[in-house]
Formats: sequence, C-alpha cells, structure tokens
Amino acid sequence: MARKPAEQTVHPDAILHAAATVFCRQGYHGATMADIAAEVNLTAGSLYHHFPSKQELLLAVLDAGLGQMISAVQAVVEGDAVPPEKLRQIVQLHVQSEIDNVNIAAAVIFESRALLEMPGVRDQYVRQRDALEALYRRVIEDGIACGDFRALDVGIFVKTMFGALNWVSVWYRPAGRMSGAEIAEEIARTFLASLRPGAGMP
Amino acid sequence: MARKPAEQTVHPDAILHAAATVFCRQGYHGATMADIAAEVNLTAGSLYHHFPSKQELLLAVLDAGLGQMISAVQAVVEGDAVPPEKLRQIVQLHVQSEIDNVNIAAAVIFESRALLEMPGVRDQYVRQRDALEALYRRVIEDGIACGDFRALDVGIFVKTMFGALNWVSVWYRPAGRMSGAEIAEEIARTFLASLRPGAGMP
DNA sequence: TAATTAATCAAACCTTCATTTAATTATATG
DNA sequence: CATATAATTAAATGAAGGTTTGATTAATTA
Repeated sequence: MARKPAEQTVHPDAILHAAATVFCRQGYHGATMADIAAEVNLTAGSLYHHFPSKQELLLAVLDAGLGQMISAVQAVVEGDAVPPEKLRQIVQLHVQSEIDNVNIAAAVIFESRALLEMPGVRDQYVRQRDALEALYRRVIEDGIACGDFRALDVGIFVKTMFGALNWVSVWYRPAGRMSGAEIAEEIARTFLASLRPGAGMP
Repeated sequence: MARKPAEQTVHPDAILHAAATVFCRQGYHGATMADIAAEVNLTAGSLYHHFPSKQELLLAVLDAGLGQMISAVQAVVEGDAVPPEKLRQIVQLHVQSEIDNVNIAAAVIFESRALLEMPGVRDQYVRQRDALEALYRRVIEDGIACGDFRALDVGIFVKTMFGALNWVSVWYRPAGRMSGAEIAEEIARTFLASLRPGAGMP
C-alpha cells in the first residue's frame, strides 16, 4: 500500500496567505475563488481539496489573524514593561499586523458583516474580538491603577483606540510617506499624550 | 396633453432611505435590488425608473450622507469659536449624525471600498471625503498656529480621529449605558487631552 | 514495475442576481 | 371621457462565480 502525499502540494498555509491577500485587497465578496487560486498557481476547483468552501476559507483566515494577534498582544500584556510602554508596543503590533496582511480581520469585517451574522460563525469571531479588547482594557486599567494614566472611561477609550487602529487598514498605502512603524509611533503618541495624568481637565 | 406624475409614486427619498438600510444591513454586494425594492413594496425592476443602476444608488446614498455631514461641519469650522471648542462641536456633530442616521453613516463607512472600485464614480466620492477631512485638518492647524494645540502630524491625527469616530457606528447601541452626546463628549475629551501643548513629550 | 492515493485540472452545473423588455395600471389634464 | 405619460410589474436575458464531477498526473511504497 502506498500513502504519503505527493510533493507537488501547495501547503495549506500558502493558500491561507493567498486568501488573506486577496480578501484584503478585494474584500470577501469581491474575491473569487479563481483569484485566490491564481495567487498560488492553482485553479478554483483545486482549492476544494484543501478547504470545503469560500466561507470556511474566510473563517480560517480570520481565525489565524486574530489568533496570532491575540497571542502577540498577550505576550506584551503579560510582560513586565510599564503600562505606557506596553501600550506603545501593542499599538505597534496592531498596526504592523494590519500592514502585513496577517490581520485581515479589520479589513474584512468591513465587507463581511452579512457573513458574520451567521450565528455559529459570529460567536467565535466576537469571542476573539472581545478577548483582544479585554487585553487592551487591562493595560489601561493597570496604568490608571498605578498612576501612570489619568482616570477615564476605559470602555470608550478602548473602543476609540480600536477604531483609530482598525481604520489604518482603510487608508494605509505602502507607497505613502510614512512606514507602518512611524504611523504606529505617531498614533501611540496621540493616545499616550491623552492618557497623561492631568491632561483631562482644561 | 397630460403630464403630471401619478401619485402612487414612491418618493426617491424613500428609496434612498431603503437602500441605505439594506446596504447597511447586508453590505453593497450582499444587498440585492430585490431586497431594496421590497423595503418600499416595489419590485426590483421598478427601481430602474428612479435610479439607473445599483451603483448609482450607492453613490446617491454616500453622497447624501457625506454632503449633509460636510455642510454641518463647515458651519462649525467657519464659525468664530476657538479651535478646541470647534473640535468639540464637530466631534458632537459626527457622532450625532452617525447615531441619527445610522444606516447612511454605516453605508458610507463600510461600503466606501466597494465604491472606490468603480472608476467613473470614484472621483466624486474621494473629493467629498477629502473635503471633510480638510475641514478637520483646518481646525487642527488653526489650533496649532494659535498655540492652543501642540505641534503634531496633522494628517495622521485627523485619520486617527476619523477612525475613532467612524467606529462608533459599529459598536453604538441605543440601549447602551451612555447617550450619543456623552460618548461624543468622552471622545472629544480624549483628543483634546492629546492636543494639549506639552502633552507630546514624556 | 505495479498499485495506491494525493493533488490537480478542465469542463460542466447551477444558482443568484443586475438589468432589459414588453406589457399593464393609474392619474392628471384637456 | 380620452389620452398621454408616469409608475409599475412579470418575465426574459445574460453574465458571473461558487461548487461538483470525472478524468489525469505525479509521487510514494511495496
């Protein structure tokens, strides 16, 4: 009996990466299976040997992107830097992952809300998104507790940050005047300035 | 000769509103002409008496949303309040208009990407979007010039604000613990704190 | 080499729309 | 009332694209 896989294989990871690229570039509905397949020199039909449907492909991409993001942020949050430094680092992570195509979550959510309405699917996504939000929240709360940050409404502040950071994927262009790291640095500066003790009152 | 329109007419505004609702709920690609028509008790084909295509319908929705927003913001910017007060007011306007007209606002935000892929149409949208951004930019620049705000990268700051403000329509729920005005006030506070002279350096 | 199986492809399939077309209905004007 | 016109519809058209299907190719192992 013979069994091992042929080595002409395109690795599932390569397909995931291709799908992320195309979803990010064209949105979920705008991306065709043929587009994704072309990115790895396959035909549309061949993709079905690796993923059962376009929808599953999107889920896998979202899952991978958010999952990686969460663990990266988690590492920072559980580290022993001081809160302002942690905040700076996770802003860098967030922006960088958007730019690298890894976190297409933010980009894709702009076009896939209908898809995410599907109950079984939405839950996992929301759970992950909330987990990420909770990590951000913790950094802010720690900073307030130790006096590094002024007291403020943490819920609103975190959502404000999320909006600002997710929006980067809408306007960022590789050919722009600033690198991702520079953009992240500037955004981090904005929020750190805002968090300064005493900055809240006129 | 007879001429006047029959009064069984569905007003174009009603169609616009319906389109905004459906675009918001299902996204541009996910919205069918039949869905939109059903919202005003018509059939898909009937819509073509009022709008030449689905694409034009989206454009009209975006145009209405952005246009209203621009004129409101313009009034504030051209007023004679001091820059921090102007900023506070346009944040209020932005958030309030999202909340008052969630559907159009969300359509503007989420479907802008679909629109940007339509060559003939792209230009007008980009022009309006840039006009709105320019108004924000002007307030910041004025504030820096007169010493009310610290010096910073105005382009990034404005995009950061836009992201934060647009994101409100993603998470805002009427039943939430805060009113739109309270949310806007908190967000304005965040950015005003960030703009304080001297807040930038550690 | 022969058997087995993974990976792939080309073509067909089928559904879902946007849009068109050719009537049909309703209304205002004369 | 007569009729031109607006508004609408039901049905047809045609393209796009996700998914299936039935070979074909290549690699692995015995």
